[in-house]
Amino acid sequence: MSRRLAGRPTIVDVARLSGVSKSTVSNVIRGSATVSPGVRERVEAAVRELGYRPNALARQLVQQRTSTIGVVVGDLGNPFYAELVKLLERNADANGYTTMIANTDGQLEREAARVEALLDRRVAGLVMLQFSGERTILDQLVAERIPVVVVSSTDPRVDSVGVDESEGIALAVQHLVRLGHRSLAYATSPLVEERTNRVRYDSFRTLCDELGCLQAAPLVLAPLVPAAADVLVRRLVEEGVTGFAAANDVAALALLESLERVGAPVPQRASVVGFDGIGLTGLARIGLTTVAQPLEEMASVGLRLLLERIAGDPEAPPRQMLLEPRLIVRTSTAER
Amino acid sequence: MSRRLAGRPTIVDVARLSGVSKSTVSNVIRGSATVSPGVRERVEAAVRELGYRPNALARQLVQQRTSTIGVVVGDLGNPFYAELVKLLERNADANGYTTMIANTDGQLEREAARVEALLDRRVAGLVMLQFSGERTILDQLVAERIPVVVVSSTDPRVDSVGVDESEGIALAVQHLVRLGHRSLAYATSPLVEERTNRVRYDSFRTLCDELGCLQAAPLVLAPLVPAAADVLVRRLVEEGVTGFAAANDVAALALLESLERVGAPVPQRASVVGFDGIGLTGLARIGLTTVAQPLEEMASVGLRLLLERIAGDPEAPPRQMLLEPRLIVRTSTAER
DNA sequence: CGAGCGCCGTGGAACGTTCCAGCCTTCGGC
DNA sequence: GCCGAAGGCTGGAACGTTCCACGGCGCTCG
Repeated sequence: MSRRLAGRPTIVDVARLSGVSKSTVSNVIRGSATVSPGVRERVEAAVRELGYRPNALARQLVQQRTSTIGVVVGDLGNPFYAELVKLLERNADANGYTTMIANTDGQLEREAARVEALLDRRVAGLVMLQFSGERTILDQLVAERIPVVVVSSTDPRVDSVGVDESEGIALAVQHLVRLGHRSLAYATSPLVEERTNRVRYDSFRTLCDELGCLQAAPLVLAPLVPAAADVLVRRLVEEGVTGFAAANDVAALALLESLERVGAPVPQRASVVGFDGIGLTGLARIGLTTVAQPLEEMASVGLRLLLERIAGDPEAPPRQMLLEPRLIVRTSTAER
Repeated sequence: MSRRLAGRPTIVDVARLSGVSKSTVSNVIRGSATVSPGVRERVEAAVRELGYRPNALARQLVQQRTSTIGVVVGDLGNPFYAELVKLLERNADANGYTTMIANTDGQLEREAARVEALLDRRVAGLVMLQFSGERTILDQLVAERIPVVVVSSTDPRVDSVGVDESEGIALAVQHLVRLGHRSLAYATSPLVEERTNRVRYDSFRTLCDELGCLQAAPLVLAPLVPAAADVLVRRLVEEGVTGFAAANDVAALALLESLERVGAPVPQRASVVGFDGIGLTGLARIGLTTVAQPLEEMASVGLRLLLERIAGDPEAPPRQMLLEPRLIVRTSTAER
């Protein structure tokens, strides 16, 4: 009885063709157990002849585990995250895992829905790169005992690897102060993840107080609305602000543009420090001084944490890894 | 007999708790068939109580199809592709599909291995964004009847959507010629996909001949080796080349840097036109004149082609969609 | 020469769904 | 009052693997 509807060949077809049981074919394919050279050869020949390809779905179903890792990212359009995803994917691949990407555009509902889809597919674990709101989703994941690692940020509830935010902001602010800037402002954008933004802003404020700097109201740059930004930026410049610490490089770039439009060229009239260390900020024409995060290390440590969590005790206390940020001084900052 | 090893609850657990058969639970979950309101309610309550989550693996196994789309990309670090992936993911999600990303770093072996992994997982279809070598992999995919769409390039063997390359190069070259540049060079980098590069370069040559331009040897910019690039660039400048058409924006950016390092500021001494239309080339400090590809349209058309292929006749003749490129004139080009 | 042990290989249960065929009620129509 | 149909629900086969327990066979060693 041939019930095959011209679909792909299965392990049974291979078994039939090579005259062995499907168990033996399975053994050959997995390279495990003991199988005599002759049989192995016959099976492999049959595999080639039929163009057999193991069905990972069936395998994962019976094994009760998958080799898929979900990556949830807020904005793949941000080169920092794109690069991070790329590195994570490379690390995952090196460990036999495949990544599923979910881009959320920073929207809570999309995020929840995308995570659901990933969990339905029984991903072995989840990498959260940047997400929205109050992170309530993490509680749910922890409750469900899903291995999760937060990368490029930290969270006490789960394994995470990020940069020492206060230290990073300190590098930026101290650099500005040393250059003689006394009136500073913090610039961010709605695309910056909420918690990260809060931590960075808090550090900024504390530091300004400590160092006795004047501190302007925080600047929120709506992306794609340069005119609106210009109004705010102009006001700050008129108030005498000369040093800007941005929440991330993308915001810093927008700020740079705006400053020059309102007649405060960088670095002559204003200095700007970014955060993240996107590659292209190093272009001579941009020359953004920035606090760089160790991307490669973050990706490899993050994936390692996740894999260890997957293999190990789900109840083990979460680990937080703090890496050192590094200030890259370029031409967007100068003496006042 | 409770053989459950504290794993996730299954449809059987839900059935037991709500006192119906697993078939009924299945009906409730899929929202299909006729289920009385009372039973539906009971089942839904049980689902909530147990925290039941359908297993997509099992479903896909029995249904013989998945809702996963594989995306193969050469370099996620290139913002053009990152953006494209993001848009593709958004389109896929809107159609109930999840994307699996495979980044190949442009390496043939990695590409083959990653595609294998995707096929083992029985992806419903594949989006090829940028890939290496002679594309032999396409023949294999076609032979296996895997739905494939090539995006941002074209290939007669499969559905594809790209930009009219000759037209794009023509826009660039004509723009340069109109500005008075008569001695032109084509600049590329090893990261540019081979076929794309060849098509663009061929168009460039043909056009130069037609328009009677002097044409220098093609310039290949190794990334991360600025010194080596500078030598080549300096030579071209000394030969009198003033107009440069780049294979893509990333190469154009590298070229811009190099030109200024060797004392040929852009646009005073040299003009550069890019290709792709990466967002950040629009920064005032960069101001790269470039041939923009319609990203959004490419992503939506590409995904539509793929979904239609998945749903439709696998043997239907492949369709090629050619979109119109658009020249964005900025400040990297000027009269000679 | 026989017991026992590797070595190879096999059958079958299990993984968690979907979906088809069929069963029992109930109800309407004639 | 009976027949047929429709509605609501169920059992079981199937999807393509893995892996465990077991069986036969030949060899070694006492």
